[in-house]
Amino acid sequence: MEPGQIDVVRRFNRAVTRRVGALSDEYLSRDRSLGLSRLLWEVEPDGSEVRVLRSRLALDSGYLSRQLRRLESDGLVTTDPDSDDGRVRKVRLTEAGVAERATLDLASDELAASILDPLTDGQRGHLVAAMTEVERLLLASQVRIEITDPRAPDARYCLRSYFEELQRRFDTGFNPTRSISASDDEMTLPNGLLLVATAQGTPVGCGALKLHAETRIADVKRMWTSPDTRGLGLGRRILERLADEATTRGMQTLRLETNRTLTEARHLYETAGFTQIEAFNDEQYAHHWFERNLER
Amino acid sequence: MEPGQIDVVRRFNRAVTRRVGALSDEYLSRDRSLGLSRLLWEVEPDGSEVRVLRSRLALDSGYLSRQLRRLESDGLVTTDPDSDDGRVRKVRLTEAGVAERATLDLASDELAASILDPLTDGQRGHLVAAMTEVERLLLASQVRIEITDPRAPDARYCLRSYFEELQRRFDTGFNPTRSISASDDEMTLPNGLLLVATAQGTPVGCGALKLHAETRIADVKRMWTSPDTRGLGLGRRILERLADEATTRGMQTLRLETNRTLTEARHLYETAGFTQIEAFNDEQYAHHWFERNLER
DNA sequence: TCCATTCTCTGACCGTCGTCAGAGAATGCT
DNA sequence: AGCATTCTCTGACGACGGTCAGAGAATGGA
Repeated sequence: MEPGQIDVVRRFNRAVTRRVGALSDEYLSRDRSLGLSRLLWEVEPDGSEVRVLRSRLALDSGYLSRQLRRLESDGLVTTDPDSDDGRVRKVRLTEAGVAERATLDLASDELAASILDPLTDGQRGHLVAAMTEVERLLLASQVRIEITDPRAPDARYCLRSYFEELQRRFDTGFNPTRSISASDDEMTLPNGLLLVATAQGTPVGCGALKLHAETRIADVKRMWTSPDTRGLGLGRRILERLADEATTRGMQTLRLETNRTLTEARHLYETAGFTQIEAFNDEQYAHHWFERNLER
Repeated sequence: MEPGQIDVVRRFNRAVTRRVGALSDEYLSRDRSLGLSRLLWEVEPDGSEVRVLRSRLALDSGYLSRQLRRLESDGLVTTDPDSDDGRVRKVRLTEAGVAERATLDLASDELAASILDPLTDGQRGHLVAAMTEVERLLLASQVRIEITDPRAPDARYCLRSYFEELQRRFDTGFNPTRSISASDDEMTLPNGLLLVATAQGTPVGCGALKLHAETRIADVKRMWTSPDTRGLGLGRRILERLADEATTRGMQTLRLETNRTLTEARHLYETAGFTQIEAFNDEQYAHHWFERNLER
């Protein structure tokens, strides 16, 4: 990393958090305190469970409870026991609460407008483009990749999304039972592993290995990235991490097969040290087979 | 303004203030509270006056006083009466205070690195470029232009900077007494006016008008922008604001003269509706004379 | 010399944020 | 049925951010 880059990021942090941050506090806390506004903002239109709010805002249960009482006494929300589980309580916006949220919405628009207004059209375009880029790359920098149990909820979500996407994109549709397996057991150490990438706690991608100790070959399976994080180099990061994990577990070769409709995946493999080889299995959904040597 | 732009700015505000903001709070408030860290940060190495700190951080005098006592009891600063004015007190960092600031500095670097680290080289370059752009344009959007008394400190600063720059840039140097005047009186209504542009309270540019009621001609004088805000379209904004002010005061024509070494100024005038005309005065430092019709 | 002003500090106060301990109700498991 | 667990709430407390009023010392101008 070049040293000047750190200075740029430092200056950016300082400038933006102080200026935009202070401004948004001013705009969003018309009369209500900032914490209350934020809470009001997080309540889903069709009701949120208290425990969900608590974990999302990372609040103490006692504190949150008091905040809710305050919003209730202002007539902005109601909380009733959940119909399924009597311990859980559900928070709903009242009519007044919906109205209050709309004014918050408006204030947020005004804040944005107050930044854009003084600029020329051209400057606005540049600013918006640069902001989009910063946001995208900040998101990318917050992605964490961890070995995850394939039975965990985040892993389940990724695998389900993966199958759904194949079903959509393959000419023939996709039926997992007719494809070569990668069962939960096969994706659990020591048989293999599953990497799940998360950003801000939400899963955004995955990739798995099936390890074959005898042949020292690892199969790459279940490579998937969520549509909103495409273009952030996330697939490449997962792939490199898979290669690392395979290497440290004594593998010599990575192998994988892919479908012709997944062009961006094929491009990734071709530029990540893989070479196309003869079919090494009879996966019926595959048109291309790749291999990469892990030794250097 | 396009509606989509507001959404981008809103998302950006939300994303950056929450993520970077929360992170920097975490990094910068190791054990000390955030307010104290910020205060420590603002103390100049060779001592700051209490009143300067108060105005810069916009703190209540009582509150600041207590904060200082706290830093004192931690052994990080000392406050002694100023030698010139016994009412004023000066805050100085102790050795421990300097050390503490260095650790804050380090924490700030770490925060920046934690954002850059997970990215590829290419992504880092893009992020840094986009952050620079956002910072520049946010600065531009915070510039306010106001009619200012030429005797006010901000105005004095701009005019002095203007003269210094001419002295530096003209082939012949610049001697105000040998140039056509624009005295304080001539830049005060109803004779004329001075616009001063400020960003975050610091002056960054100026421009003046001399109004001639009989001929309905206004002379543009003292056009200057600070070196760190060049390229933000600030000169153009000042010029357009001068045109507005002249129009609302019944003027029909803007006139100005400029030196051949000020190429960026000449380009500005040429693209802002001015046309070059014959010399209309004997300004000895001028090589080009321009005019713009204010009526449409 | 007198008086208004400037500057800093202390005392008193309030609301917000955040934490801890524990009570009470509902649930799930054995 | 018994018991551990989950979820929410109340009470109590403390640190922090922020404001107001006024005291006390120093200053500058009439």
